[in-house]
Amino acid sequence: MRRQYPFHLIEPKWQQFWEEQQSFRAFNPGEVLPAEHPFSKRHGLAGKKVSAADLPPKFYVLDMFPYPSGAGLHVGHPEGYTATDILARYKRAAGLHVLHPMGWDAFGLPAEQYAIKTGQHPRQTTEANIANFTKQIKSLGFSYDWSREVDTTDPKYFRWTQWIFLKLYNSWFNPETNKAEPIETLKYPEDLQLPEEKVGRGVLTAPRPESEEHPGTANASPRRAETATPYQLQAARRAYRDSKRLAFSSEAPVNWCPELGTVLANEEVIDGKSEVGGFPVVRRPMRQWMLRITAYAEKLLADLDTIDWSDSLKEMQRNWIGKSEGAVVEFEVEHSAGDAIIEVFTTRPDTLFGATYLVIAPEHWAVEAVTFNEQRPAVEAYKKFAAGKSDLERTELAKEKTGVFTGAHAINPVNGERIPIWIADYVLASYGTGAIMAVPAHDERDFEFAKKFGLFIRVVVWPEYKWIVENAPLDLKDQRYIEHFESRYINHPGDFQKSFAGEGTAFNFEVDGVQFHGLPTAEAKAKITTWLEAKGLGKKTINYKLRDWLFSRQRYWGEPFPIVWKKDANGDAYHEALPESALPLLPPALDDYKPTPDGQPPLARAQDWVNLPDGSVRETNTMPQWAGSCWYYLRYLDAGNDGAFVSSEAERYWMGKGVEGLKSLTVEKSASSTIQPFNFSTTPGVDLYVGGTEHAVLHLLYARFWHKVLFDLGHVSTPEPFFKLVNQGLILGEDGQKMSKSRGNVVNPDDILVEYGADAFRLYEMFMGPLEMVKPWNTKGVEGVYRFLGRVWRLFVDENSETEFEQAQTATEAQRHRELLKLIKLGPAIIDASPTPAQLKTLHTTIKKVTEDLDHLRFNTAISAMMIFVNDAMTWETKPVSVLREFLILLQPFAPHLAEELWSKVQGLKSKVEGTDTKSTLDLAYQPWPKFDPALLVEDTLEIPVQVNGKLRDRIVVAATATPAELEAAALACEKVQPFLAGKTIKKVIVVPAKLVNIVAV
RNA sequence: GCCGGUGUGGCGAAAUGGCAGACGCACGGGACUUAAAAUCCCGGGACCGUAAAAAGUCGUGCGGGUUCGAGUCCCGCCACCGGCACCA
Repeated sequence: MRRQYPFHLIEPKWQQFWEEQQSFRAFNPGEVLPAEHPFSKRHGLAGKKVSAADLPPKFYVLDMFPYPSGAGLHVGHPEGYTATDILARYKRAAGLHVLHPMGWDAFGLPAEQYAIKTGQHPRQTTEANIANFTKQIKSLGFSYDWSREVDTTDPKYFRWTQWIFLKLYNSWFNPETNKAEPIETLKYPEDLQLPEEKVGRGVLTAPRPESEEHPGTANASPRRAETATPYQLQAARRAYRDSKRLAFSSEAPVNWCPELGTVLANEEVIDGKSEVGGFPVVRRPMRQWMLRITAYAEKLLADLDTIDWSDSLKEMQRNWIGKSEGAVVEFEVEHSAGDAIIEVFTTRPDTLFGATYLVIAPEHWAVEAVTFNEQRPAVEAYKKFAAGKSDLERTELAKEKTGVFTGAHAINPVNGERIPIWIADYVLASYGTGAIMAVPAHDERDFEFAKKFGLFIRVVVWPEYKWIVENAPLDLKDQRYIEHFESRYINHPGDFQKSFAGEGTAFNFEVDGVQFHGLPTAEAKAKITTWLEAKGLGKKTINYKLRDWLFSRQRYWGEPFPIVWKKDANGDAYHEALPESALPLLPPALDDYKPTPDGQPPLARAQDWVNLPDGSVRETNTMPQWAGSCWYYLRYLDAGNDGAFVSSEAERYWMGKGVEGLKSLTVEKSASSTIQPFNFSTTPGVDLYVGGTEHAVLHLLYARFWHKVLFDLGHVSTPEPFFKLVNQGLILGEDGQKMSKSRGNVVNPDDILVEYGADAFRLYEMFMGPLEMVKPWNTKGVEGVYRFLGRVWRLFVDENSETEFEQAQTATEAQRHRELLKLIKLGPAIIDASPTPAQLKTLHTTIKKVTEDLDHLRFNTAISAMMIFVNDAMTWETKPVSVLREFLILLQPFAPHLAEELWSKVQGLKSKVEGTDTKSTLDLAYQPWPKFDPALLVEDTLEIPVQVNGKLRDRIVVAATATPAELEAAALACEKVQPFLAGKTIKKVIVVPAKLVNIVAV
């Protein structure tokens, strides 16, 4: 396609200008504002040392920073970046103080794998990739404040990542205050107290042992120390503390991916395979660092209600956290004389009467104890069978239930019934108590299992008749009497097609003489729970699916843990944190980045580094990639600070008003899924965060968790990091398929830039459709917006001068072409004249539409509004410069280079109409956003549709001031309407003023 | 299976319960040109009509409903996309 306008000269010119002027620098409280900076001029702060109160309201608009891969930028990246940039430029023009930063999430696997292959240090690869990404991103003209650039692999950055880890390590979650506190505030249980601690204290509420609080994840239950020597007491005290830290070491089974040579977090395992690469993952016990995110499960869940994220995203987080309310119930093992109690978790305590067997996970602690000798071989074999299954086999492939009887029985506490105890791998050791009461009549899994193994099924919840009839066995289908269905259901529920797992009414049971029959499920639940609690047989309990976060990786290219291991006098290993003064802890130089032959992490190769003079050894695991991205948005606020991860002054200014501000906000709810407008001046935290859905439960959950810990410890002032979050939709290839190298449908932004320029690229990315929708790429569509930009160009420039410019280029060497842009003159129709009412109407319609659309992130319709403006303005015989100037301000966020170039041309034509104002000397980026005048939009006459019985029959042209009566009269007088009224009586006439008339005739 | 989202021309899409298809792409016709490209102008949901029009009928995944009026609200389905999934 022929070049529409010299974007190849214009775009580098203005990118250079912005960089040299530092046009998009944001300023922190305490800074002296440069006198010449357009921000200072716009807000009258030139040369002033500003406090937070002097500065205009902030607007923090954030992109999810990229991993700088070797493949370079993808068309998906700039979609979100363009949206945020348009917002940033719009809000800047609107007078806000915009923070719009960019950085690099640069630790990661590809650079490490390249290092393993070639021996090249990952830093080198990373730096080269960052350089490439920087160049690509800068070529798109985004208004980032590059002075705040962060790189997670920079020691100046990861020093603070390690620092935050130390905060986690040195804190515990106090259930009484419901927040994280320094570990020093943790009180020891009485039997671990030193004599001086006991003095003058009443009874302490000892925190519950780990195994109850976080079943399945804990391993370090403190030892009792009744007979402890001082030395043993000290060790026990240390173990107790360590078991409470937010960062703790654990020996639990983890997701080991042999192919990647590392462990993975639960969130990184999809269908039993690694999220990266799709390699098999197996469960394997290993010592690992964990972060106690489970302590924050309730806060992470509850605070979702205070932030403005899409419903689907919130739902994903809710599902991941997986709260369920129910009860823990104790079942005594028969003949154990109360010594062996198996606790089960159930969300349906009302079905306790229907519990006809117990199932415990193969890994459950009680398996050993309860198994009868004659069953032992079978049980051992089954345990082996279950342990040998990979996660994939245990979930996807396991359609058939499997399990083995232990030989033991338990006593159902509500009715004293003897019920068999089975082990089966459909019960997960890691959830609840690792054991369930099976209620086959009212749980689909238990139903399948009971049918397979011939276990008893008893109905205790009565469904609606409809359910009974629909799910009845086929041999009943010709029965006419409901009694047949009922009696069959009562006597042989196993014949039915499935179990009834819904809510109904309690059926045919009583407990301790208390009748339950007929109670709705909710009431039955509450009543039985109260009874259990009174009897000491169980209690109300809340469970979460969320597991603690496995935080270590066996990698080189990650943050080393600031941890050393020591041995006590007994030879037992324990860990200690390095002091803050030891940070940053740099990884050692290696010449081989592979794990050691005996399977230790790569860092173990650097024995000089690992072994310290005092005999202690360094931790050789490193942190996962998520660590750096958990807090980067905070580092941007004060990126150069060497004394703190962020100064509290900068944090308070940029992150907003804190808890009070948050409480006073009501998140707008609406029936539709469209993005809501937001109140930008008071939102706490990041005002707008845009990124892909792939981070819905990983990055976004982890970052919220860290932020809440930092909040509890007083390091940040808001409980949530990201107030408003929008997911941009995926961009598909031209074939409507996901872009991938193997499909060969990947679009490279660089190619588009060469052909059409950055402005067209930006515009097309936004014109494709709503930001959050999935949409296919279409290069032809780029041509459409490119033509639009060409029309904007021709709206302004003089044709003859352009010809002169083009001829001059052929006679000049390429490097000097940019200078020739000055040959381009404004068209003769552009004059300093008063606009006509029609012109003003066109302009103000556009201002209104663009402004409102930007407030709702509707970029596509804003662009179409500007297209309509240009299509109209092209027909004007005279083009008042005041109108065109305002249009350029509207265009600037979308196509900043072209707008700047044309702005520089219209500057030569000072507008008398506007008067000589200082504003016109400001850079385009800081020109005040135009306001529309509703008075200019008023129409004199309106064309009103006339309907008969809801069908359009004619249109009438009436004065805008026409009264309803006049409208009705005019409508009834329509000729075209008459045939449809013939032979009918007019029942009524609906008149919607200025909208339509509908004649109802029968 | 559960949760969330989306279904509108040949395509991307637009429409506070009030004229369905704005804007753009592709396409067709015309102007300019020696010609092509670019540009400018015009056309366009389907059907039925007609020399061409006009008029008319149908039309927003499917089936119902509410309403003077439904792409939009309610009920019941279907399809596709995304997430979760032996979580008791």
